[in-house]
Amino acid sequence: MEAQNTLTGLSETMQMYLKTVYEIQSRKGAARVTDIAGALDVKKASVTSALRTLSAGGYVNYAPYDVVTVTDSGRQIAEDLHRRYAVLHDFFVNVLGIDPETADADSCNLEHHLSETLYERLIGFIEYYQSCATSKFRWDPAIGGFCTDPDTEKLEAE
Amino acid sequence: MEAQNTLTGLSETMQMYLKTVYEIQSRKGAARVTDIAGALDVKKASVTSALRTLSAGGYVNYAPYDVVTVTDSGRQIAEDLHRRYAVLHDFFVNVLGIDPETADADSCNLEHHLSETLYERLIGFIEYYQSCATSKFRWDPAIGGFCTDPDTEKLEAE
DNA sequence: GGTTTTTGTTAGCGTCGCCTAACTGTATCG
DNA sequence: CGATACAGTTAGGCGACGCTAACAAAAACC
Repeated sequence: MEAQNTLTGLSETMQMYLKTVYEIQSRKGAARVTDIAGALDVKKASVTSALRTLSAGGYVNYAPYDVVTVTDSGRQIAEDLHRRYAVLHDFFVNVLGIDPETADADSCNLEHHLSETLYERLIGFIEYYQSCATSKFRWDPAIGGFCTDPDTEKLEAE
Repeated sequence: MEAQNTLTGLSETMQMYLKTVYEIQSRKGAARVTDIAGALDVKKASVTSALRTLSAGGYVNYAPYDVVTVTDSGRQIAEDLHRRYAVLHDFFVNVLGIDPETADADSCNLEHHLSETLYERLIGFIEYYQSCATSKFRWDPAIGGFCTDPDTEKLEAE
């Protein structure tokens, strides 16, 4: 019933498990069931069954009672998800001026649903935005609106 | 198991059903099971059960073998979804220059997952973008990148 | 090294949302 | 009005994911 994303036949749920394994592995070499359960706020039994699914698809290296790592193909997907996340987060924080926690939650929710086109276009937009000195405008919390060049704006605010 | 959105305890799936009823109703007064099934590309039996759920929650007026309309509370949610959709679509098409069909698909997928903050910030951004004559930059298909002021850009392109 | 604590698994169940197949209700048309 | 078509419902099944409870393995501690 779950819709699946561009690059993968993985459900959004499985994508989350995979990304979580990847992140924990990046931090500490390998993931344990308990870590994953904690990160995703699910019970350990749920993790076990998810790992079996991911393992069957060749996305993680998993054997009962052993630690978990991502396979090459799993890593590719996880990194792709991570890139999507990063692009969204970057956009939300640095262009829209959203606080990092909210941006994190939103990015996490949205990363699974971007078309290739939208993804690429967002990257282009951010690149342009960051390289373009003249038209920097961003959210100013003091004003509660967007304004051009927050630095000059601050001066005008006095 | 489905995550639910800000304003409603409705699953994403139920949100889609509700929005569909609303849209059909807007177009032709009321929705029939067949219309809804066609619009969402599901079987009629699935529609019946979804309608029972929505009806139980007080979101649609539904009686077996009769046409369907949204209730007041259903309308509020549907309109809210529609606004989110519209904001996203607007942004995708008019700022990012994405083609309307892709933008439609993306908006449809994303509309259920926006935080209040992100939603409002996007509105603010678009408003600013549209009211701000100086810093208009958008995707130019001819170039394959973003550029400032597409009209002057076109002249330079010759 | 045996006991206790922690970690992980299994089995079984509930919910959601989809499906098919078979049936009922409604409407249309001679 | 009866036959036929179409619309809608019911019943039952399935897959994905979550949970609890009970058990097994591993690790840690005296």
